[in-house]
Amino acid sequence: MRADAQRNRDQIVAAAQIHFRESGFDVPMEEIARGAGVGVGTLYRRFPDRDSLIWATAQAVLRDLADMAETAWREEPDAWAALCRFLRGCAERRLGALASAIEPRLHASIQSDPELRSSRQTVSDLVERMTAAAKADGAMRPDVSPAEVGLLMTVRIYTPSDMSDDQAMRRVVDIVLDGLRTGREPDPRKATQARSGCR
Amino acid sequence: MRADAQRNRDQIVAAAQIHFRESGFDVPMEEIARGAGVGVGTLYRRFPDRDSLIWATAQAVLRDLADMAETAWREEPDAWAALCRFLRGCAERRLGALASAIEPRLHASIQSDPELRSSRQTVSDLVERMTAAAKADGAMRPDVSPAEVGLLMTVRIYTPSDMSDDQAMRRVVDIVLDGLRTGREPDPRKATQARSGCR
Amino acid sequence: MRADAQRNRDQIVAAAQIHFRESGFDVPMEEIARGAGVGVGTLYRRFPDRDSLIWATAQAVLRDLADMAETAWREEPDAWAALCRFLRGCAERRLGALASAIEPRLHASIQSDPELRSSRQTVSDLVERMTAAAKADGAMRPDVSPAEVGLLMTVRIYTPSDMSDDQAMRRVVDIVLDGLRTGREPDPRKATQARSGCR
Amino acid sequence: MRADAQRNRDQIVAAAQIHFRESGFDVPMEEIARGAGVGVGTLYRRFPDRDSLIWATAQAVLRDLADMAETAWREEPDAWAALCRFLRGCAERRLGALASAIEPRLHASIQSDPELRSSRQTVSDLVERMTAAAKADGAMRPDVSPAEVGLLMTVRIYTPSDMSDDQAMRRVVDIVLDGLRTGREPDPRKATQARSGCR
DNA sequence: TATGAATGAGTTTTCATTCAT
DNA sequence: GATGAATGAAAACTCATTCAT
Repeated sequence: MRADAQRNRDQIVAAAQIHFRESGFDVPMEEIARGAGVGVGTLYRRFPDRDSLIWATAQAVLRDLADMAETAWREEPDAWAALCRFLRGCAERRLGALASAIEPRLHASIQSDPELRSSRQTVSDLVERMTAAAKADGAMRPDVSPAEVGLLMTVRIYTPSDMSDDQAMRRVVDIVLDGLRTGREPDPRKATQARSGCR
Repeated sequence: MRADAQRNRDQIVAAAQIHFRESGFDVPMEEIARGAGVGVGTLYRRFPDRDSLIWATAQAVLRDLADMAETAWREEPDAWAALCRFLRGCAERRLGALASAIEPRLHASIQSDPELRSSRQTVSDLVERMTAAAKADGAMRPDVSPAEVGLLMTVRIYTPSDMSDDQAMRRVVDIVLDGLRTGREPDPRKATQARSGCR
Repeated sequence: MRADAQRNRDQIVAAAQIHFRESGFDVPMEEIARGAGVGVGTLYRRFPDRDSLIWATAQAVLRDLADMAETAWREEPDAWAALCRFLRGCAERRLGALASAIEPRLHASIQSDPELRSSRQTVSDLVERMTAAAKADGAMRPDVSPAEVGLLMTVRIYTPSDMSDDQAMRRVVDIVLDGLRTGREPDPRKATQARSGCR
Repeated sequence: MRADAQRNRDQIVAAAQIHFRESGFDVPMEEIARGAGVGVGTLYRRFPDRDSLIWATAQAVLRDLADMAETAWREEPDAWAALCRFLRGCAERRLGALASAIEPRLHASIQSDPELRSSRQTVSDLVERMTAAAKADGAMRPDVSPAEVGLLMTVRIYTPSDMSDDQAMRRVVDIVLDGLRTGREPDPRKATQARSGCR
């Protein structure tokens, strides 16, 4: 039954991630439970209160984020491309919404949790490395600090209903990335993918 | 006695704006009433339910936003400068937070309210005008649409506790504005105001 | 409406006293509210949680107990008679049940609350005075300390269903009082009232 | 494997006795199971519901009580001494707490269970015999009925935290026993054991 | 057979909204 | 008109009991 339990736990965290994103961190626990296909009791067995569930969600997201940063750094041909991929990944994950929601609730424990600490460290190390390398390559403006890149990781926008949230985020991140680059193509072609082609 | 009533109303809207910003749109009505120095009963006399209070808040903010846009357009020496001032004003007002919170609740009525409609129209007209003029002036990249500027109006970030929220927002908007500009200074000097100096 | 509210508050405390006595300190809050003829919300407005209601009950009981002790001391012809009346009053109020229930929950705050402190002081002063005087009169055994009388204040028993709880308590207290007296009637007549005639 | 099962059962009843005494009869089943070193499932295999566990606890206590009464009657030199020992034994076992808790829950079945019936019978027979003999010996007041002794079996008190529960109970029982005796030493010496020395 | 995971009914608690004063 | 008390529906949370492993 260990296998079952683990599967349930995973489903709960997955459902929580979805519901938190869709309906905010105040969604009824029962809805999350329903989304995970379990009873409330099961949810509460694993996560004694709402905060601990938010916590688990945050861990999952941060872990995933750290992975993503490492992959980007490893796979992309240069630092600037890695940074682009990383910031787009942050946007896709709606990092800003998560961070804003978590901070006021879990302030105290955020610093102390070793798991979280480690993921954060990984991420901030890589941001620093990517930033430095991209500047050294001459691809990125030298007057933007890693702390500022940290801010950009959490950019959010309001998406009007006649647009897809993902698409809107992508456009905004592209503009932001353009704000970070040094050169500017002599003839910037129209369109998202053109503008954000990282090299 | 009419004066009293009006003063109450204004205090309530002011308190609501503060509380909505600080604690989200789910803050207990009683807290808002306390913040306004009135009883809940009085609050409900003016605003029959939470939505109508959010509504009033939105109107106030939008009206203020439209004023701000007009002033920028009127007072700034060129379109690009006006656009900069306008987007910075949006950021200062945390427009993104307001919009995100209002939309899901008031979706239906948002289109129909004439007051809101008018402010929205003013704003979007001015955005279009500023964008077109800035492009014509050669100050702004031609491949960014007014709709994209609309997205940028609602940019939000998560501010870590070791930084002022206002300062962080300013930095991010500066980077965004840099993403919108055509030329890039050959030697961008360090510092926020230098980078984003609108001219 | 202050009058209404006060009446409601009193009714709630009264209902709580009854329900706590009848069904223990775990009775559903809703039942207490129903007993008081109010909604749960009203109950929670006055008493934010169960403990604060228990607390209020304890205050009421202790205040009443202090009054009772003072009345006994003032009205009875001698100290022994006052002590008898006092201990019977404690038994009638089921002081033991109350004390046992309150202690584990409210341990911390019990010492600090000034209201409670004052009633306790009144009671323990009077117990000491009654004990000393009754011994001086030769009515009470000299080898029983005030602290031991304090224990006797909280005597409880289990009453089988074929007997009235009050009657059973009275019999037991009579026996206890006999254990405290010095002399013994040469010819103790049968029956409760005979045995416990205080002089 | 039968031995295992029996050991489990015994551990559960033992743990139940402890937890019921410490935390009342509402203590979570899981806690009892943990105290017994088994899973809840095992507990429920032996005792289909909470009542049946209370039941088993009651049986164990009553059996033990009957043994104790018989031993006292057999070993003590006279009836009064036996009664003293018996009532002290009841106090030590906190019979009052057990009885109060069991009665409201198991009312219906209490009369019918043959095992319980038999222990009860043994006890009440012995109480009657001890009472009659002690009166005949002139050691006990003739105006106290066996039913009243039955009440005294369940005496409980609230023990303030600066005193041992056992010690407090002993003092109270001593006073009660003094209330039952005929003669009174002309010069009652101080101290618990002196006062209650049964002979 | 032992285990502990899952379930869901029952309680507690909160708060938007109504209403008596 | 203002006030804050009352209400009750909704959400959080607990735990007895069942059941899959």
